[in-house]
Amino acid sequence: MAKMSTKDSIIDAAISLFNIKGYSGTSVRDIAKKARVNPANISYYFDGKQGLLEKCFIHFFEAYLAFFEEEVQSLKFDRPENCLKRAIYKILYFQSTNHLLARFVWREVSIDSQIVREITSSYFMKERYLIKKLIEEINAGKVFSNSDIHFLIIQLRSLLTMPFLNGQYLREVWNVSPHERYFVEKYYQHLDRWIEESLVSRNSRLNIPV
Amino acid sequence: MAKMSTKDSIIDAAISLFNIKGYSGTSVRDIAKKARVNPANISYYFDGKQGLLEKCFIHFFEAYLAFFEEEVQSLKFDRPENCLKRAIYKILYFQSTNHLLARFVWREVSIDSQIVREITSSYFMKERYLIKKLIEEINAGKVFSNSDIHFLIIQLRSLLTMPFLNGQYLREVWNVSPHERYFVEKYYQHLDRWIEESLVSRNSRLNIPV
Amino acid sequence: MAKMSTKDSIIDAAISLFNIKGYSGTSVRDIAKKARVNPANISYYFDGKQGLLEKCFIHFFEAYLAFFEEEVQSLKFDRPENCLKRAIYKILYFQSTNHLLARFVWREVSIDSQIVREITSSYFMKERYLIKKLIEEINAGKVFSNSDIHFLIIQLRSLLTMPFLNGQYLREVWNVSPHERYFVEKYYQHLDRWIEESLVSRNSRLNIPV
Amino acid sequence: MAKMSTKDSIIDAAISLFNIKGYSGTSVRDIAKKARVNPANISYYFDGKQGLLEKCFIHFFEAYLAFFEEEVQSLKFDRPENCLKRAIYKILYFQSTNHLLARFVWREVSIDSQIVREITSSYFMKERYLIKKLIEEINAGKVFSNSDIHFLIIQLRSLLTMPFLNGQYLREVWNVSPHERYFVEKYYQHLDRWIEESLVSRNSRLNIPV
DNA sequence: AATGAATGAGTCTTCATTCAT
DNA sequence: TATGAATGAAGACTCATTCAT
Repeated sequence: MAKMSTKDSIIDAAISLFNIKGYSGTSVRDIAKKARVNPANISYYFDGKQGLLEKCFIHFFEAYLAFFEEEVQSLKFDRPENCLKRAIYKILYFQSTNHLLARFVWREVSIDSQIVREITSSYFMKERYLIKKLIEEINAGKVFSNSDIHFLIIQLRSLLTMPFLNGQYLREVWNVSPHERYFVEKYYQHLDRWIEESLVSRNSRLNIPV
Repeated sequence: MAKMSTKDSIIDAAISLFNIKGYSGTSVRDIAKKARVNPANISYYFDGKQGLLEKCFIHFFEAYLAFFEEEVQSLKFDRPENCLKRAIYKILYFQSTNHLLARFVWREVSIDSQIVREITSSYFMKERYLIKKLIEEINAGKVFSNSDIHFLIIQLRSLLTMPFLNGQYLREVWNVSPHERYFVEKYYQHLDRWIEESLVSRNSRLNIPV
Repeated sequence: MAKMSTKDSIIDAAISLFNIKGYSGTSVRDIAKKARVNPANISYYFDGKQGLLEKCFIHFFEAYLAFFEEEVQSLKFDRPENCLKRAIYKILYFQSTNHLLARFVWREVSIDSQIVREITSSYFMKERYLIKKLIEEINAGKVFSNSDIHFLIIQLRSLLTMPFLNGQYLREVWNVSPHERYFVEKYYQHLDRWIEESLVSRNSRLNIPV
Repeated sequence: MAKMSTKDSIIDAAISLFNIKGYSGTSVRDIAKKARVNPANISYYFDGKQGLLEKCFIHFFEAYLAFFEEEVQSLKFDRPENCLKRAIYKILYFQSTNHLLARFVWREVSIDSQIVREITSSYFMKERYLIKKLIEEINAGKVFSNSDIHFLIIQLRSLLTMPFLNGQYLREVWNVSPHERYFVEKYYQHLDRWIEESLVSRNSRLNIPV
């Protein structure tokens, strides 16, 4: 097995530990020990513990938003519900393969600290814009009020993040852990149906009467 | 204004700070300073920082589960969908008036530390049991598969907690903060409709053909 | 069983704990808990932790020196070697029945702190004077040089204290603990012989040739 | 004067302070201040205050037992009483040059704490074995009973440690402090004689009647 | 006589980081 | 690129004691 670079092994160890003990609860010494490197390297490569946090956040959100963006681009070529579904599937899959990072990020994001807000605010703005775009495209017939759409955004978002935040709970209810391959398939089926029933069919039912 | 007892002012300060900076990120000195008491009192009254955490958790979950329990009792006297709706309304209201505590608890719960698991495991078991009871009662006609029910549980739970975890996001999408009185009313309306559409009507539509 | 007075139960608990954990290693809270009284009582009755220490020291040394003093008085009526032997026996017995206190005092005395020195210096002066008196009386014939006498004093003293200081060691070598009744008898026999051989017989052998 | 290493200056300061104020009575801050180093170094180098204690104990007992061991080896080449005498002389000398350490160790050893017992138990077992070996070799003629030998062991041990435990007392009786060069010579003479009279001559007197 | 609340100073340890190498 | 030594600040907690009751 190829030896990981110092930098990468630090990131790996950090994600794992941030997850288990939270950001503040993790010390650079812990990270360094787990990564089998000298603690000084963390300051050296990431300009301190906070730099490491930012690296993780940026890595996660760049990928996360890219999936939405791709599918907003696809709106030109495909039906909007398909685009939304593909985005959802990709994001579930991405989070499943990076479930430690996902959980850590979604949790830490709920802290109202200034650092976090500085990093995330622009990502969130973009996220809202993209989700709205996708949903509104489906809702071209104007069935939904603005308030409805906002509720749908919130609902969609909570469905996308919740399994990763409360992995343990999910496992106990469903006997599937969010990092298992099978989880994505199973969970996606429900989301697919949810989109059909909450967005598409309701639209078509009411909108295209003849 | 009546001076709060030392004990209460510590709890208040703790909830507020745990919220802003997370449990690990908050120091007992911070708490003591905000509560304007001597740091030693925290060990004196709560047997250390961790004891304070447990106090918060227990207080929250006891109340949270009481609402579900009440309405499971009410199943004898009222239609199940009404019971579920009342439970949801009460819980939203409780969380709204204790939004700092709610956010902090739901976040910290996502950390897989042993302490947290020890405190929460029995609560979560009870929670699952109660929610399932309520949903299954509505689903007496057996329209839903087990997998469906489990998905509904997850969905319901995420809808109940999400606004408090991501208050900032919510505010930006909806212009309402989860601690405002108005939020509960507005958000509840959507949940009410969600129950009707996802649980009740689907049931009745298919179940009572005439 | 009669309930002990608050004061006495504090002293009892203190001796026991000072013994196990040393004076500095014992907290007033520990003492209070063991004595089942309120910590404030220790300041109330003994004027603080140090007062408790002094009480213990004084109690021990007053008794300890009384035995020597008695037998120095007896020199008028009995042969000096008998007086010394009786003193030794009484002191062994006293220490055996108060072995916790004895051990604690002899240990703490070896700390060069000012407090200890203030309390003990006058006692030690008196002790030296009394032991010397007893030995010199036996040595009336001037067999021993001054240096010899001083060595004998040191030797005697170490024989008197050592079993209580190193109780554990003694138990392992001899299978007797210093607080057992049997120990006093056994150990005294050796000391008796030691006096005979080191002091008395040597004296008589050389001194009374005719 | 060459600057001592951080590690060594910590040990030096620790021995000195443990001596004056006892182990529990000494704070790491005191040690650090006296050693003119940062308090954190104590945890860094010795894994905490207790680690420092263990270091001191181990250092002392390893040396202490080495002297006995050497002379048990010498039994093959020299008369046993000479071996015992050399061991005693070396140990006196070692303790005299490390009188602070010696006093501290012998005192702290009398505390029945678990830590102390864990460290010392194996040393004490070895010590007993070696002393017994030396004395029994002298007593080849079987003059002494087992009980006698055990008493001699206790007596010898108390003679070896007592001057260092009660240095102040010694000084007042003898006008010599245990760390002065002269003390070793003077005290050794008495011990030499004690061996002759208590072990050797008694043996020969009774044993080789003609 | 006895106590529970409260305190400020002090406990040991760990923190993230720096710096010479 | 990588490290071991070293540090000042901060961590949670315990201390002996006081005081109103």
